[in-house]
Amino acid sequence: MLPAPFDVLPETAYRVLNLDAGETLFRQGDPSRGIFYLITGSVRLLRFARGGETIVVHRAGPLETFAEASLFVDVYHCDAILEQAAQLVELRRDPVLRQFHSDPLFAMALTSRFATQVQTYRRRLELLAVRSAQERVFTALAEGFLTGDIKTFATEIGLSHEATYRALSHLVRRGHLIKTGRGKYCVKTT
Amino acid sequence: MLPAPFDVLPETAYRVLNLDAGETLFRQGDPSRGIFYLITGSVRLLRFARGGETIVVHRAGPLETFAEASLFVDVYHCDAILEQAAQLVELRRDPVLRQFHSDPLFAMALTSRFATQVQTYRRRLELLAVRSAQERVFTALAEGFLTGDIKTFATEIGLSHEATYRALSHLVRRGHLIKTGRGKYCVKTT
DNA sequence: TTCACCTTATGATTGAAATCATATCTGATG
DNA sequence: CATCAGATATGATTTCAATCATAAGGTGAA
Repeated sequence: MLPAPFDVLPETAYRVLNLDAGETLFRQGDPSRGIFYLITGSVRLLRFARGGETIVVHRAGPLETFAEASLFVDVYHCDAILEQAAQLVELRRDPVLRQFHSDPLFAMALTSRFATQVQTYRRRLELLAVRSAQERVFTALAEGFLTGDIKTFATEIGLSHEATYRALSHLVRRGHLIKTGRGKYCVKTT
Repeated sequence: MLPAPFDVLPETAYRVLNLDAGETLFRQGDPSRGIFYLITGSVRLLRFARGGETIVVHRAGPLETFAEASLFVDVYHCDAILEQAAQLVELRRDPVLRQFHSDPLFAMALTSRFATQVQTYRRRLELLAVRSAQERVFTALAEGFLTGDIKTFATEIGLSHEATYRALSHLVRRGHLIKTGRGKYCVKTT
């Protein structure tokens, strides 16, 4: 049920929660209980500007973890509000830290997970820095971002789906991409 | 000289390198030697699309680390080319891993560093999803992204510096921000 | 089969940010 | 002090992606 490396944790280290849309998982300043893993649904992490405006710090979706840093700090630094009803796993802080200290493989795997995420996010940031839609779509494709459907792909790379379709057409017409099927494209091999 | 948590590493764990612009630090497929920390200068991490096009996976600047994931994988997955001449520290893989296993505090600190980075990158990605320049600038300010000068700030939040200056002016005129000095702004308290 | 719905796809219009241009202010340096 | 480089700042123009509109192709359910 849990993704690696959390699958080695004993049953006492986590519990499954079912929450409705709009419910609060934790609030800024609450003592940190642990990391969370979303099975289904979505959660918004919110902070509040001094003027009172709400700032969405992050939006977590299915199969994602969030609040990882809470392992190493004492309190949550933002609010977590359920966007959609969700089933999620609370990975309790103390048992996870205990595992971290007693099990070097777990420690390594956890660190490796974070390091890989850092890498992935950097790639996405670099991608979003590309101004031209065509170049961005091409790069994203070459980097393997197109896994599901085009609309999801478009959202991930920060373009409207129309702009994405257009860029794809242009790239095919200009010979940089090959269309291998409905909604399927691949980078042309030299 | 080294930032936490690497400052606890023994001298044998690292060495300082001086490289010129254009030099290659490592190539895709090279056995991974370790993490790098840039003192000055900049490095581009590049991958190559099948069509032969160069893709910038990441650009690292002064005081940044890169190739963190190399600790946990055997080979580099991209090229590292010096953009500007740089002084950098090579944190050798084996000694770092040894420290990781023998020193739980180091392990924790390293993991915490990565977790915090993940958090920061997620915030930046969320920020880049904000379409309006004014809203983006406001959010970025409220989130504390303005640390150095405005041009750096502008780059970080994916706007031209002109658009950023304009957005700042508008926000001040509309009463959302207070200008506290040349290039200094703060969010208005309710 | 028919209907509804979603994805894919493309055309037309618009708006907002990039770009180009210019000027002032500040700090560093000789 | 004079000069120069860079940051700050704003105006004018252009560009390009968002948006709005529309339609064909596919899929699943009644």
